[in-house]
Amino acid sequence: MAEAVHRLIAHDGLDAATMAAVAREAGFSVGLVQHYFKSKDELLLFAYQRITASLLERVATITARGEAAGQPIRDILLTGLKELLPLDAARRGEHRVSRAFQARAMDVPAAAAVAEATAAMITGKIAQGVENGKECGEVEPGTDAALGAVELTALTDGLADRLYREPDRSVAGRSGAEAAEAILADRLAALFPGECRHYA
Amino acid sequence: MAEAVHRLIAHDGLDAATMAAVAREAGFSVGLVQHYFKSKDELLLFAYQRITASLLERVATITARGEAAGQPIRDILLTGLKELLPLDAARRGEHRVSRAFQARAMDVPAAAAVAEATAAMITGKIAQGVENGKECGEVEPGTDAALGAVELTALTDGLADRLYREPDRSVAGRSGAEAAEAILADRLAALFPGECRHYA
DNA sequence: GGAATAACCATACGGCGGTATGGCTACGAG
DNA sequence: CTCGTAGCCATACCGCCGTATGGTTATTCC
Repeated sequence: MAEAVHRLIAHDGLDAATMAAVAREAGFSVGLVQHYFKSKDELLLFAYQRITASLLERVATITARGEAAGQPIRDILLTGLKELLPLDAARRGEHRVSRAFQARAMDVPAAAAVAEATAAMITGKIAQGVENGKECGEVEPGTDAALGAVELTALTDGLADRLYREPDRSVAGRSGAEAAEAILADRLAALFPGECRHYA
Repeated sequence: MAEAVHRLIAHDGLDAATMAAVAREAGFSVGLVQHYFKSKDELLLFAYQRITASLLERVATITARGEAAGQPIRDILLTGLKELLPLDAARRGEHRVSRAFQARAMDVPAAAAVAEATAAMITGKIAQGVENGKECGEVEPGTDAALGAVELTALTDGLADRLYREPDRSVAGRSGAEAAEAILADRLAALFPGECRHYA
């Protein structure tokens, strides 16, 4: 059902996610949807939680793979952040859903809590990466991890918005996607100027 | 009327901006609203345009003042970008309205056009500032103005979101607002490392 | 086996939102 | 003067949406 919600929002916006539409899309009756969710709010909140959870999980898998391969933290973070950009149809849909819920979060406290928790999760992971970078030598000791993490998440968020809005607008010769990646890579390089001692 | 729409959205979200509510808030009858706007879409689009226009105008005024005072471009841009952050109640309301419409822009092409034009305006102004900075010596000649402008707008956007979401979350000892300003100032300082020749 | 609980459905209901309709005043142009 | 147009209003209409209701079929547990 949550997937039906996802599909509907990704395709026609939040307003298209009506009870009847969700039931139809999922192949169930309206009554069944009601059987599992007391109210529409509950359904939407559940769907939101599921979607963000699956996003976070996907990123976690990717970063875990990077760690296992012994990549520099800088590269792992870049891959993880790039995953958050709407670079293909699936992620464009995801971005649309995510933004729809973030807008909704401005009116619905429960949704705001999910949004906040998700954001905290991401910045937390990044800050952890920076701290780890200090220990292994990729990051200068004096670097403020929390501040850097906030900057990176904000930057990624903003780039994602722009990429969604104008996927084909090129910047300085580069495609939009390339420009976004270049900007992220540049900032990460600035934040992680060193090499990890373990592979020196 | 557009102001009524603004107030309603800022206070209770986009869904609260119904024809009846707008009429009531503006002190008119529903019929009058219909008299001026053929449809609700038209009303909302008009309100969106007005709101973004007034925002851009406000920023233009501020930057013009900075120019008149002979401030370095770096400082002018910082002031301008800070104006885009939801740092007080009024701007929090504005941000809410703006985000509501941006979400709507994902479904309504006309709204998307407004959003795109606004974004283009802002990045354009910043890119212009960077170019000017090259001429006056604040910016290194090799700097890519377009890329820097995209980065700054994306960063500001993301910081605005975060600031709205968690206005009281402090970062590394700083308040959220201070952290956002510090991040912006830092990036601007990196992009505009030099001093303007005219005041050397 | 049978009762209780869960899965599942069709449909009715009440409300509300956007739009349509018809009418009333005022006023400036011809 | 009067006619047309703009400003303005109350209300009716219709459709849609969330939810409530009452029921039927499975499943599970004593």
